[in-house]
Order: sequence, then structure tokens, then C-alpha cells
Amino acid sequence: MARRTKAEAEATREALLEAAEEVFFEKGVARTSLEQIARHAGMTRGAVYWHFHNKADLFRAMLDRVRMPFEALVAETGASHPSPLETVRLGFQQSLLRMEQPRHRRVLAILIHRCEFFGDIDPCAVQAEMAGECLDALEGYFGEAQRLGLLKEGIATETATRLMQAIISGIFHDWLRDPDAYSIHERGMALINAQLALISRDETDTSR
Amino acid sequence: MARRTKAEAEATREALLEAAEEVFFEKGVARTSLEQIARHAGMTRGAVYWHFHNKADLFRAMLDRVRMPFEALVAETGASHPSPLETVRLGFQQSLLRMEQPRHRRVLAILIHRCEFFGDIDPCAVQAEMAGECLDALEGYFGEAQRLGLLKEGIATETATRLMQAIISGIFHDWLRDPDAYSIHERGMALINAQLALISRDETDTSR
DNA sequence: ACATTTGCATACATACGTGAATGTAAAAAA
DNA sequence: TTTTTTACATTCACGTATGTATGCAAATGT
Repeated sequence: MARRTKAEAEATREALLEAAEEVFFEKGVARTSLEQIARHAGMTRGAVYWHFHNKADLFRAMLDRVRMPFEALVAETGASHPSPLETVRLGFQQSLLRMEQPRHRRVLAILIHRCEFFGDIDPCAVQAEMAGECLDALEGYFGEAQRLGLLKEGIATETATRLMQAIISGIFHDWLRDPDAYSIHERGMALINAQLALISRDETDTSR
Repeated sequence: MARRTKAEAEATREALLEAAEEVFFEKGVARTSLEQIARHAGMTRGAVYWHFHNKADLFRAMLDRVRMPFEALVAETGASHPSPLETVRLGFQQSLLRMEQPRHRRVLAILIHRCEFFGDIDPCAVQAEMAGECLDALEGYFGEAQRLGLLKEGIATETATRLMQAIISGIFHDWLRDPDAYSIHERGMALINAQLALISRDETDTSR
């Protein structure tokens, strides 16, 4: 084959990443060879080794296409809201909506269920980073809620934070085991609303 | 080497499983060969293929040593308790205590973070089975709690069940990312108690 | 006591995946 | 236009994992 133009080259790079997502999702990361990815994209391994240094590099590039910090999601919701609890609600709503997009769904499923650490990449660390980021944000919002007197009396900020973090994490993992079974956005928001109602001082506003 | 007696053979089988746990935990399932496992146990691959049909079979045998259904854990707590909420508390207490045992910790870590589906084995299905079992039990206990009027008014049985299930799942996954960081029994029971207090009609008894 | 089976170790055949080296034709630079 | 990169394709050398076949001495059955 002949050489491609710059735009075409970028297109094949995207095609390789797309192919990687699909084959990784179907067969797991360890069981797929670079040859299989290349063939799935209509290329050869030569193309893979040209655009990426090795399998770990390709994997990392795949992850980089879908990373989304929690704060960015909050910012994405637009206007700033008076209640930090409402901010949390909207942030997670954005987050859960994102997860239902096919690309994000696939990559997250790969990260959680279809890869183990290999080379110099540790998916566990990636998960820990995402979780920590989320926890920090939650801590901030719930801390402010506490100062504003929005939380039910007798419940510590830390407890409320950790409970919500665990709920999110649990919903996320349970859903990812079978993403086609139900909508994480629907069921997730129902649970988050319920929990927010449980920990709010005035239960009528957030209970939906 | 010479042939071993029946007891010795059973001992090497256990040794192989022990070695599998250790090497799987250190390097991940996909990246460890049967040769490595055998050498780690002081044997050769011949022993592995004698006791197990292949890697998937060995993996399954390893899992079978630590499986423990939720109902069995509840039964293990001894006397039956009047309140279904208290039963849930005690069941999870047993469960979390088990998880802190080195063997269980290691195998669970392997199942969640150090393997992807391979051959005819799907760790995701194993997880789903465990989660489903737990969910069914919870549904039963919370259903009875609802009938007994133990739950706070305005909260549906299904909501309470799913919230608790998500919390357990979340605690579990978060802890497994770094089991040495803290005690899942301590932190987990704190959260479970807090949540039980939140959903109980009379908040003074379960809030500790 | 002898035959048989068991519990492995060893050897072999096969397949596959990687990474690097090399080839090459067209695009981009000069 | 000529030269130089670029964007891959092809080939090769190497290591490594798997499954099976075979060997063998001691334990076990008779």
C-alpha cells in the first residue's frame, strides 16, 4: 500500500483505537494480540507499531479518550447551583449519562472487567485515581452542606461522604457486570435521590 | 521422583492451589504460566496437569475453596435474632470478618482485579452469582422488616435493599483496590450501621 | 509376590506473540 | 524536480506457553 496523507494517518490511528476497543471488549485485553487488532481495523501490525510503542501504550491511549474528571462534569452542567447537594445530584447525573454512551460503556467495561495489570500499566491505579477524585469532590460538597446546615443532625460529614461514595461505586460495578440489563442513569439517579433524601435535614425537597 | 501416597498427593494438590493463589495474586492470572505455578510449589507442570485439566480448571478449583453463601454466614452467627435488620447486620459482620482472612482476601483480589475472563471461565459470572445471592437474601430480610414496620415510612423495600446492596458492593470494591490501607471490617460496619440507622423507623437502637 | 495403577517428571511437537529490521511508494519538503 | 520523510507492509528471529506422550518408581490391589 501507498503512503497516506496526514489526515488519513490520523484516521487510521482512530480506527486502530476503535478496533482495540471492540476486540478488547470481546476477548479481553490479555487474550487479544496486536495482530488481531490490526486485522480488525483492516491494517497490519506495522501500523500499530507505527502509531503506538506497544500494547500498553495503545491501551493507555484508549483510556485517554474517555477520561472525565468529576469537576469537569459538574462544570458541564452549566449554571452554578446554590445547594451543594443539588450540585452533587447534577454532577452524578452527568456522570451516569456519560456512562451510557457506547464508547464510554465499552472502555469502562474493559477497564473494570476485561483487563488485569500488565506491562507498566495498572488499571487498579487508574480506578483508584478516579475514585479518589470523586471522593475528594464529594467531601468538599458535603462539607459545605454540613456548614450550611443542610444535613440531618447526628450524621457526620465523613459518614455521609463515604456512604455516597460507596453507593456510587456499588451502582457502577453492579451495572457494569451487565450493562444491557438496565439503565444506570434511571436506577442510579433513583438511588442517589433516595440517599440524598435520607441524609437531608428537610426531606421534602430532594425526595423527588 | 518416586510416587507419593494418597495423603501426599492431596498435599501437593493443596500446595499447587496455594502456589496458584500466590502467583496469580502477584502477577495476574493471564501473565502467569502453569510452569511458574508448578515451580513455585516445588513441582513440575506434570503435577499440575495430573491434578487439573488445564488453567481454567485450576482457577475454578481455587475459587471453590473460598466460596461462602450469605445464608451460610448468617447461620454461622448462631442464634436466630428477632429483628431481620439485626440479622443483616450480623450476616455482614461475618462476611467482612471473613474477607480479612489472608486466603479470602487474596482470592477475592484475584477474582476482582487480577483476572479477566478466559477459556470457558467468566469471573464476571461468578461475581454476578455472589451479588445476586446477596441481593436475594437482603430482599427477604428487608421485606420482612417492612412488614414488621421497622423501616422508616416513605422508603420502599426495593429502595432500601438496593441502597444497601450498592453500599456493600462499593465498600467491597473500594477496599479491594488496596486491602492493606484499612480494615474493611471496621470501616464497613461503621457504614452499614449508619445506613441501617438512616432507614430504621426508630433510629436510636441501630445507630450504635 | 506379582501385576497394576498412581503420581508425578521429562521430553516433544506445535503454535503463537512480540519486537525489530527491512522494504517501499507516495506525500511533503527543499 | 529532486530529496527526504512518512506511513505503513512484510519478513525474520526469538522466546514462551500449551497439551500430550512417554517414562518410571513406588504405592496399592489381589
